[in-house]
Amino acid sequence: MPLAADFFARPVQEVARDLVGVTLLVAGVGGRIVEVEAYHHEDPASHSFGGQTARNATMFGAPGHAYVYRSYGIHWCLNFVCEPRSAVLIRALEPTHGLESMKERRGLEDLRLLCSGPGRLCQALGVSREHDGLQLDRPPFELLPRDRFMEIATAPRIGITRAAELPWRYVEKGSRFLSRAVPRA
DNA sequence: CCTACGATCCCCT
DNA sequence: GGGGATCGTAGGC
Repeated sequence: MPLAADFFARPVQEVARDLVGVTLLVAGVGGRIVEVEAYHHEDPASHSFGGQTARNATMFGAPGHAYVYRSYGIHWCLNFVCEPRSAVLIRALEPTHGLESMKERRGLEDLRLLCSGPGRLCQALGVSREHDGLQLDRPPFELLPRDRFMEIATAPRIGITRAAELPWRYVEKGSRFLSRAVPRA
């Protein structure tokens, strides 16, 4: 049974933690989520922090939708909208479905590098501008619940300058498919 | 192993 | 006109 829409209508940190281990598919291609980050509406690092603009409009809409934005002019990044005005950035997957499609889109064979980063996984799954605003409980999206026990670790978020100390990165402990290693305590 | 840097697009001030 | 929730490559240790 897929995740219900009300899964996303909760505090963003709870949703982020519960997304680790969930299988994300786009048109049948994807894998198990092993790394996410939470972006809260009162968080200076969140795109929604400064108010609604053309880019972040989806973050101001209903939970359970995809928020896709362009990063550094080159890459796409995929978020799941929570409420209120919050989102979870999907940062890394353990590839499980459609490996050949993902290898072809990424132009490489190494499983470790297919989906280990927010830009990489969007390229592997074919996510881009057209997916912004789409509902997550309808095709091409499919979310399948965690199917095994996962040990979850937290860490500071990656690549931000504001509120960089908050431990709102959630990962599967010990996964080989993280975008970067978790810093040692 | 690590750090440094350029690519390249909107959006925003 | 500045600056990113990034990635790949190059070069040093």
